[in-house]
Amino acid sequence: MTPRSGARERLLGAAETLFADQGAAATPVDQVLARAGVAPATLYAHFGSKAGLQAAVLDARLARWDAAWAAAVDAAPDDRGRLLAVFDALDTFARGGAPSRWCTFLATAAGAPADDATAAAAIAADTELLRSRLAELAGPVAGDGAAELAEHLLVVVSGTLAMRLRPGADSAVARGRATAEALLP
Amino acid sequence: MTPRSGARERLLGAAETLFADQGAAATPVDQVLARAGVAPATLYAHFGSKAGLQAAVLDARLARWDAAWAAAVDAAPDDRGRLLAVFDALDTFARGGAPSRWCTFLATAAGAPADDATAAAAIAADTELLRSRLAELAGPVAGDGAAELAEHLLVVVSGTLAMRLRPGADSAVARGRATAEALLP
DNA sequence: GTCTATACACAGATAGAC
DNA sequence: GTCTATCTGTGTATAGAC
Repeated sequence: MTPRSGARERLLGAAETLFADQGAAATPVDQVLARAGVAPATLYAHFGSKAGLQAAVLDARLARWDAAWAAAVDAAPDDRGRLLAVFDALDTFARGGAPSRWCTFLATAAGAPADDATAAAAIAADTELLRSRLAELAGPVAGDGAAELAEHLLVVVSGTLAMRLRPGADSAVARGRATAEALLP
Repeated sequence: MTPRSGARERLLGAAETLFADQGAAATPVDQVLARAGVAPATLYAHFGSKAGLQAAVLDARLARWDAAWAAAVDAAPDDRGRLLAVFDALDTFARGGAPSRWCTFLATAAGAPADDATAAAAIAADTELLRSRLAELAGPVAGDGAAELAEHLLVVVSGTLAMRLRPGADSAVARGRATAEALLP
């Protein structure tokens, strides 16, 4: 909340941008340090390791995604719009906050070994947020079928994110939304 | 085709398994060499670099995926089954051929910089295969709506693969198939 | 808390003999 | 074509002064 409070905030900001842009594994610590204007020892004093920094970045990012999605839901005019607002949020999140090529959490899971605890916790938290909020928003739209519809939409949202890795990434969200609409009752 | 023909084949086999399992970026060359029982210079004589080996692995893998999917289509009893056979193939491909955590081609795209030519070519080839064959198989099922249905299924297949990175990976294919079925006319 | 300078490990790739 | 041995760059992390 404090825009320029110190080395810690600058490190988090620099790391979020660079990790999202190039992937955490492909981003050397030196690059984060240079962008933040901070010395190596300062990073290790605050976060202990590169993995610790990465975990802190993921925490911050999930909170921002949560807020951006909630705002998109609030801005929607009706029940159907609220359920589809996740696509509005996908569209605006990259612009408004942190740039990302596809999805920070899936990318973390994809780039880490299957048994990495930090990555597993991050993807689990993201998945739980998606699943629970989609189920909640599906209620007014699908009634008894809400849970099933939410599961389908989780697949479609994940697919929309993955489509950003394929050619035609720019239209991924629009196509994902069209698929979601075809699933609504 | 020849099970044990030489260092080149052993290198390809070892690399395909290890890359699929841990990700290419996270797999040291030394590990491939150890598994293949080959000396470093031999790898570089055949493939020029780690990237060259990676490209050769991707080529081989796309050919095998193509064949596995075609076989699943042939085994299906009717038009609807042929269109959904992609999920059968996803299920069996990992068991029968090369293990993979989610999808070799998406993983390559996710792990490489956005402007990496090798990765872009690999994901483009995979996407083109998916898109064209889904459109072809959708014809008898959806008629005029075949192109649109194929686009939706491409999102769902990509989502199914991405779901393998989330908790509950074991049921990803079953859930993806259910979503696909909900989209069929 | 923050800096400069450096230790330590490992990865990718090559030289040259057989 | 394949081997043994090795070079070189780079990356993470730390020691010790301010």
